[in-house]
Amino acid sequence: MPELPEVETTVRGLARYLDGARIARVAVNRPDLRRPFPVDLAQALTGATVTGLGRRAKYGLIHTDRARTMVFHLGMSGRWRIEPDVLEKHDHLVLETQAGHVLALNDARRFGSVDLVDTAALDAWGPFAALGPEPLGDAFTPEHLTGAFAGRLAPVKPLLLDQRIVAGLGNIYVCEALHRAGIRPDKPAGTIAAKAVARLVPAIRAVLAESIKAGGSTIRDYAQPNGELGYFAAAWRVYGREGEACACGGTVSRTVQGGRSTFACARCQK
DNA sequence: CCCTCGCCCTGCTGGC
DNA sequence: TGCCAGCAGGGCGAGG
Repeated sequence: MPELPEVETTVRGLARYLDGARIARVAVNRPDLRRPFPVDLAQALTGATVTGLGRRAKYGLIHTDRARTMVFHLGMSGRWRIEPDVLEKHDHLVLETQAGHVLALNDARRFGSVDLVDTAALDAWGPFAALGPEPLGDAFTPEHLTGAFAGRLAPVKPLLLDQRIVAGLGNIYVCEALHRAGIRPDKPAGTIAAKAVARLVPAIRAVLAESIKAGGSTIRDYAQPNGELGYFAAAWRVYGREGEACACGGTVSRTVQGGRSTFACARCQK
């Protein structure tokens, strides 16, 4: 399930094949994912030159010399397959560069999306307009989080999944960051002490940075573009470890918040 | 505005 | 071996 580190890893992998490349051929193998593909997707990309790649929250950005950016979201099962030997089921969009590299966007569960957005107006694009700060950027500070939490009675964990508060966190890294910061996931956000919020910000940054360095996490159907598996999953301290021992001597528990699994240790998260 | 809940979709896993 | 329930979960809309 691609969260920020997996998207970052994907974008970096794609850049090796796409940055500066001319897109020679485009195959659109179905009309939609979560929402319809742009009707002119193939036409807009064919013959275009990629001027750069980037990421915003969990979205990947492929900028072109036609003042438009292809914005993709990997949803839960999306991945780019690089130089596939054969095309597979769910290779919904296939790009071929003039140099002959083939890149296929594969998404079995189809929770992902592909859009074309005017590059100059990216920040105002609907899904981007209300996004909170990048967790690895300068605007993500304890003061920002304290302001976002003020007066909120909702548990902190679902608030950290709210992309308007901070953009790019998903279930895995929220669980891991709260554990590192020693904060229980069901703590009402507005009641968290300033000192704990001050621990949470660097905890979020650290867990993301470490995962990016490791090439992302891997669960089931996620793989890096080059086909290798990210190995950050081995570094999870609570996620997916229900019943296992926490480093503090406690036991990792699994609960459900907002319909999603939460992993935590009641002994060291207060 | 705040908060919770359910839906979208497919494939894998575990229980019987 | 087959069948089926449960689970994974980001984003978004509905409803209280």
